[in-house]
Amino acid sequence: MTATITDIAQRLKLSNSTVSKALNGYHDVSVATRELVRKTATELGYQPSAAARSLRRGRTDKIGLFLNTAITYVVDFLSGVLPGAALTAQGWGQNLLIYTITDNDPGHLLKACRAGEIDGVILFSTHYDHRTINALLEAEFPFVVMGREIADERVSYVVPDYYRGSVMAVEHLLALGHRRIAFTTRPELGTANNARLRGYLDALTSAGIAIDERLIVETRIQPFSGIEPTRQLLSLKSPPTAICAFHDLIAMDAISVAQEYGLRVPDDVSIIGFDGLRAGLITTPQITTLAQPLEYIGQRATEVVCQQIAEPDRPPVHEVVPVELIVRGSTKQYSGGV
Amino acid sequence: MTATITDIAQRLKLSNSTVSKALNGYHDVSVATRELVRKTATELGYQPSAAARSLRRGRTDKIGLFLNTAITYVVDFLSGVLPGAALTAQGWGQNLLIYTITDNDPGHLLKACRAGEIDGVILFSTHYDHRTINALLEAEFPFVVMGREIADERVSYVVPDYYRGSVMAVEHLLALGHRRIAFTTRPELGTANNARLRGYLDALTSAGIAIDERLIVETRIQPFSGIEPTRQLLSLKSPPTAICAFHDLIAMDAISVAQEYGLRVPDDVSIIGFDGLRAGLITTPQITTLAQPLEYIGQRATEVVCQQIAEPDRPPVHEVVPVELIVRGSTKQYSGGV
DNA sequence: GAAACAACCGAAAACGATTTCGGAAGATGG
DNA sequence: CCATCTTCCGAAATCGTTTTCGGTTGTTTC
Repeated sequence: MTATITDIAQRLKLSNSTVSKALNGYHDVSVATRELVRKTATELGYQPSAAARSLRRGRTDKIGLFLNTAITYVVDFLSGVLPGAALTAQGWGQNLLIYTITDNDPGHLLKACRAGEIDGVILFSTHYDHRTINALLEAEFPFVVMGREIADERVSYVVPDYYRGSVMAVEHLLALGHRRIAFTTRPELGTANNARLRGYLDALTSAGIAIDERLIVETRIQPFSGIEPTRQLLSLKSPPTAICAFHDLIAMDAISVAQEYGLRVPDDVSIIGFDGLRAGLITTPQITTLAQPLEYIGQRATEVVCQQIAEPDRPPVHEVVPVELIVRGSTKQYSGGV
Repeated sequence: MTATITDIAQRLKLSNSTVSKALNGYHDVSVATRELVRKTATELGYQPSAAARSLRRGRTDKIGLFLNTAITYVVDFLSGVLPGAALTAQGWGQNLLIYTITDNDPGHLLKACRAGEIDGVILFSTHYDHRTINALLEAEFPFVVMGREIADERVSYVVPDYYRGSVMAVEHLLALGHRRIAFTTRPELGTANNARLRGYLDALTSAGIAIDERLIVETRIQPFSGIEPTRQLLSLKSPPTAICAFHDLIAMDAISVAQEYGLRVPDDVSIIGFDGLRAGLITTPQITTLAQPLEYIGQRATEVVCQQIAEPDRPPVHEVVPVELIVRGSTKQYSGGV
């Protein structure tokens, strides 16, 4: 099929060892033959066999980013994260591969690691699985979690500052005069979500506003899953004047439900999202949101795992990156009576 | 590190060969030892080395889907395509990997193929590159192009029916009484785009309507890149009563420009998109669009490349999958005087 | 002029699996 | 009882690299 190292050796009447050393720039071989070898290598379109090389060297120079294809919205996150991650990996001489996990085969990740397909793992928030993480720790396999804070000291993560994000969102709404501020949260337990909820609660209480449990609703993060919870909120006897959604997709649903209820956004109800999605720009009105520096997150996560591959004994990294409030059209000064 | 086949052999006082055969289900080994081997294999958490196995067998059971991270909108496409592709690959015993191409390293794909990292390639529309495709053909490497029709007979592709899509869009607008129908097209040359344009032209001419060159404008497919071209259209002395955008993103831009010009959508101007994006649901009005069966496209493309891996001599597949007109709120009966 | 030293190159052993081929038992058949 | 056939297992080659360890030359040093 493709040319091997032996082909070059035979054509040049050299040994395999010399060719290999020439290609890898050892000082063990004269410049003349080195050049000669390199020339014929490109001539023959030689590309070292990944399998053979990885077998011998014991590493692959590949890191795997795992994502569950069943979860649709991860792709939004992914698109932001990918450029930073891919470029950084390249800078470290690593190859970034995206592995698709399906629900049918949860062991995929571990298998890939144990089979030596990759040298490191970037774990997407949503695949948080206790057993997986423990297995990786056990095997001392380099990995980093992206987008979710993990309670275990030993695991590295890079995560946006969800807590501050919530606080900023609520403070923004408070500054606009809102007092009845609703919050959507995810049913699953998880630190990320808790951080968001904590931020909401803290911001309200430190402003001296009592928590109204009815203003906190649960929703999953699927297309249209924000519809029903928003209806629930807007059907209250005293509905909120502002809604703090934990994701732009939910905010979009909220906007459409508001319209359904004959409410104008932002005149009658303010809505704020989270994620800074590009899609938030094309709604009417555009969504006020908290933008995560996705590209930076991708870059840092990759860096962390590459460092861990290079120096396995490094201490774990816990990085919380700041988010930014982007005020657009979906929030406005509260105009109703107090 | 992890257990090898030799570890199992030594522990059981068997030879490597026997262990290997036991694990691979050869009839060459008694049921008793087979069970024994399997039990200890799982006990030791054995996972065959991907490198060693691939080196010996000459295949990897992996196929690579390549996408350029620099292009933002491919991710919209990807999210739709991925579930189908991943599941299908699994069904064929293949592993779907996503490779990120960066602009820095255009040769990445060829390198991965020649290094034997993967057995097949799914090429994303946007990475159409003559040299790459020719190199793959030359090497007789199994691959399929997804989302773009390729002129070369020898290359397999799975592509939505852009031509029929355009025809359906125009016919829909014609049926609503529109006669001045504008069309946005991409500056790059490419069969997909030509098919769209051809559909537009054919539908109009077969309805006996003369083509007005001023109603055909070019635009790239980036956030907000549809703004300027739409302004151009609506500034005409006799502006179009309907706009046929080649992507939902462009349609969104068109809607906002229409509002900027004080025109109501769909009352004053009808707008139709392409892609069936979810985002098209949250605009006001919701966008009438032509939906591609993305999941099916992902599934079929994967199937095709898997078949080609299994039987290299199969004839190439050229599949054009039908699209579906989804009438939503952005198109309406033409109300102006004729 | 012998000894030490570079500078180059090659033989061979890995890496961990798969697969071919043959051999040693035991079972079967005539 | 010998020949033939199964059944089960192991030795060894192989995939394409990398890397260690010597072995040639030719050159320098005292």
